[in-house]
Amino acid sequence: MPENKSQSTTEKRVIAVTGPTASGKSSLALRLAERFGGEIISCDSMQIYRGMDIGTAKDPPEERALIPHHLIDVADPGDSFSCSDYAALASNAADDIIARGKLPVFCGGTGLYLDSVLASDRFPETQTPPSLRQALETKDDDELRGMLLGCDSVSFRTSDIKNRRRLTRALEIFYTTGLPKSRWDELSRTLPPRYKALRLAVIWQDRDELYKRIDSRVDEMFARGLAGEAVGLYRTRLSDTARQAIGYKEIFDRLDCGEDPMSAMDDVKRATRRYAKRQLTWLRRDGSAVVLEGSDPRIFEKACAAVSRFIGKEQM
RNA sequence: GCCUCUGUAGCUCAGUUGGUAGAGCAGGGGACUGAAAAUCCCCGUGUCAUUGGUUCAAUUCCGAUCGGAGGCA
Repeated sequence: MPENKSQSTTEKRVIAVTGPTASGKSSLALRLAERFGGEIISCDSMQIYRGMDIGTAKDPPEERALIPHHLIDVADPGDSFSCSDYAALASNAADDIIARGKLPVFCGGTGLYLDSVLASDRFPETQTPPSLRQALETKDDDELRGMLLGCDSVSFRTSDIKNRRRLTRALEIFYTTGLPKSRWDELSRTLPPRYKALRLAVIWQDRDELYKRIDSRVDEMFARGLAGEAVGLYRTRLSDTARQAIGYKEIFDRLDCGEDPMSAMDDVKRATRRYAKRQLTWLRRDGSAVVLEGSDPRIFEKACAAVSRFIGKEQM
């Protein structure tokens, strides 16, 4: 068990438990961490926010007290927070855990966040100046497309030109770094990943069953006071990132119309189901994950077997 | 019991002056390299309630039957 930080990148091993919302990944990750001397690193774009507890389905504090949890409650809802912030904080946390001789167990459903910690760390360092983004926001799609064609014809051809977010991002990268996004992408693909990861994907073959779990979890959230929590946040200044959180934004919409926050319940359920569907699409693309069936009563044993095999190799 | 309206996609309903149908919502599939719980793209076959009749042809017209809604007794 080498505790020095000089071990090469590819030797740093981590576990990553992923899956759609309400799949049961949190409890699986917790049990694995207990069994293998691990610590949890949350991989969730909304659980980073303090004060957004019910709607983001944070594990109760009692459970989090058993095993150290990282990357939860690290920002205020007024702070904007991005994937790059996450990758920086999470890789620090993982390195620290490894240095202490423990096993990092990533757990969460934000696919992009996970990929960005596990992948190489060679990304554009620059922050997009707010003025640049604001300037781009005033342009219409055709103008943005024209600009991209002028500075990064590769991205213009290969990326989703109808998607304003992507269009804007590609331009931001070019204007802040001087290099086209297509170059950055190319570069990052050639670099080795930060960690060697075992990905465990908890999925549910029976989609209806997962949707039932989602529905009843949303019912619980409202019963536990989600509406009140959201009303409190509604009165504060929220970052663009935080205000996108499912469970909160649907309530904000109701409050905007002067309606009862409770009436947002069905909207929240629907939005959560759609989110789960998108997560499943993301997971399906990554064929490297060990797929575990969420309804399998022996899921923990199977996960343990996979983890043992994975870390066993390291010790040889 | 009688009269009227109604029965088309999972739901709410269009429509076909007779040539086997289409919207919205729901749902499904896909993409994704620092805003990602975001953002974007694609996808509509269903005994047109059942059963007889008219017709070259019925989901469409007529009759009966069975659901549903309303009205009168």
